[in-house]
Amino acid sequence: MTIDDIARELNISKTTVSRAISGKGRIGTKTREKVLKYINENNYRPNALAKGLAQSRTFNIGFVMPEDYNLTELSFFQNCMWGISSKASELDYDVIISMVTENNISRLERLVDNQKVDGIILGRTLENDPAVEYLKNAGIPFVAIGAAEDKSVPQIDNDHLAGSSELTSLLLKEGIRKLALIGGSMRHIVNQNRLKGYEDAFKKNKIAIDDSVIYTDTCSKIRIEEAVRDLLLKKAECILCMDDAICIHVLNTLENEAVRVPRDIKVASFYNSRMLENHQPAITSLQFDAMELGAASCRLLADCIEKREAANQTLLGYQLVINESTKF
Amino acid sequence: MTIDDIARELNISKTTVSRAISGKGRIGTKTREKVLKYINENNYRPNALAKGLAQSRTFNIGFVMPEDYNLTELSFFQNCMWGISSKASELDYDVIISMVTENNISRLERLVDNQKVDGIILGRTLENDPAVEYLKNAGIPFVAIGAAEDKSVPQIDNDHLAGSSELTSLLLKEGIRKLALIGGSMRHIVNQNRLKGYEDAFKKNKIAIDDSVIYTDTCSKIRIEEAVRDLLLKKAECILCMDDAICIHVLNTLENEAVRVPRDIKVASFYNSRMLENHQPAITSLQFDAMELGAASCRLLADCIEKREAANQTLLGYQLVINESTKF
DNA sequence: CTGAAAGCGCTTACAG
DNA sequence: CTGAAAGCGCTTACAG
Repeated sequence: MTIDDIARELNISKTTVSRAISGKGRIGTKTREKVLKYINENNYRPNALAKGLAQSRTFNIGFVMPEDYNLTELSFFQNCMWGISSKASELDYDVIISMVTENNISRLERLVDNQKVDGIILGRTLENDPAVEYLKNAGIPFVAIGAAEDKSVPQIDNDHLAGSSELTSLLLKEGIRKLALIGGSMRHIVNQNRLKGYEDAFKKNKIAIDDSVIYTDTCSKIRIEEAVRDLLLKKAECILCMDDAICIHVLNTLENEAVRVPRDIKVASFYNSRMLENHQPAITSLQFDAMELGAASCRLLADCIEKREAANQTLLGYQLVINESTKF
Repeated sequence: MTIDDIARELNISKTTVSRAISGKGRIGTKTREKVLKYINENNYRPNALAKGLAQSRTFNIGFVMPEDYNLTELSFFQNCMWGISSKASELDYDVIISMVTENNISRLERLVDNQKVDGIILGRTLENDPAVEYLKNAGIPFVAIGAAEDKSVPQIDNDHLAGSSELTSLLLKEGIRKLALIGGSMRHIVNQNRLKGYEDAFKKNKIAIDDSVIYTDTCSKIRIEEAVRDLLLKKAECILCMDDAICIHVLNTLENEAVRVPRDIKVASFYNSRMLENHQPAITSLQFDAMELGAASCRLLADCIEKREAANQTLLGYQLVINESTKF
């Protein structure tokens, strides 16, 4: 059934039917109701393609997620996607997923070039992000989850900097001095912010940073194990893990070395996924609502697409969850 | 730039341009090459919407995933999605995600009713699945990952039945008799198959099943803990977990009760996600390639959409991975 | 308040 | 081998 069939059946023009459906343009109340009633009874659904072609819109948004995630990021992206998906259907969009790697954004390019989406949500941002570069040139509305270097890019994120700083501060105030940090790839802007938060806390508390207990770009399991053994020799009092993937390897290494948490060494994480939910002892960590973040990013993108005013930069909150793993 | 611009620029008709691009219909080699060259140089990309409208196709497929997954299923669905996404872009489709719950498939209905997809991949199947019911009525091509009751539905799955049976048999042959099973929701057909595989193994080995050590529909953490304590009293020799979410709770409970694996009791899982990768001791389990499964389901759906012959029922393999947790 | 007509950017029978 | 024209199912200035 098309708009044409309805028009014929109701003896009116398709213009009128279209107006009744869209609510745009003047139309008599009775006429509108007649159309709406007919549509309802006959279960008519407009063809999204035709509507899109006429309006130069697809009612799709693209969600770009990395293919090379690790397991903890996974639950982050999944929750994000969930939030995006809910908000999108509320706003009458659908979500097309596009998986990219750090060095290959051809899937994203194809999606945009083929004009299959009205806008893009970038699930993560990198330093010199090729996706950001590409999207700016393509001139398609997009928003970034996570901080983008380019401040003209509409972006939204949890306040990782403040969170990391607060958690670090807390531990410093407990009197911990050999407070080690093991971190992932510095190409990820979020990790840069976490490092910055850590450094800020030392400055704020006027305590000198000991660079020898900071390990960045420690991405592989082996490098993490090495770092942990190093830190044990250096008699670190606490290990801060930049994310949960790192935290899990740290915990496993400590267990293998028969070092007890929190008795022998304390451990905390700058990110808490559901992965550590069941760990014993429970791990002190920051906590973020990825669903909320996803939903907010979707709302922001819709604002961009539909040319409404919107804050260019939004920081969402976090929660500091103190657990067994940092108890004295 | 549209097909019209190209036609004008090259002094040919848009029919010809269209033919050069699609490769359909007779066209002179020189003309085709001229068009292709122009397109390449000017970076023309056809408008997917217009193409779709003309052909009554969207070049989108929908991937339906449950919103109420648990963490281990998560990595399954994610890998599936990855496989689907790769294969889809190879076949020139894009993937729209649609999240549903067991009782609410409105998102899926909206997607289909709005005609935004050419076909659907169901990420999981249930008993009396409302999604299957709906899709059959809607008359849209779809395939199910996992076994559907209705054998007319094109479906594809790993051979969970054979896998569970083989793993169970192996343990029986080791001489284990009090071989307990803790399982999730029996509304999930995959769990029915796992149970069946377990039972088959007993029959094949002519050993009587002890129903008192079989716990099905044990979904909550609390119920799992109860089951484990029960089983310890009953002096079970080994606990088979239907999936990894269960396995993790079983392992945690055992640890709390200071029961050692595999010394005091053995543990194995019918599904291995990346979650247990780092567990010590390593857990004996079946292993499936979810990416491969996703890719295969996508290929199958494309066959259905494009009306090619295709096997209605495909079973993919599995791997039995023997680990520390079942050692004597 | 309502409608005829052009347009969105493609495809495809039909004719030549 | 190539093209004019109709069509896919909507929207939207324009006219009345």
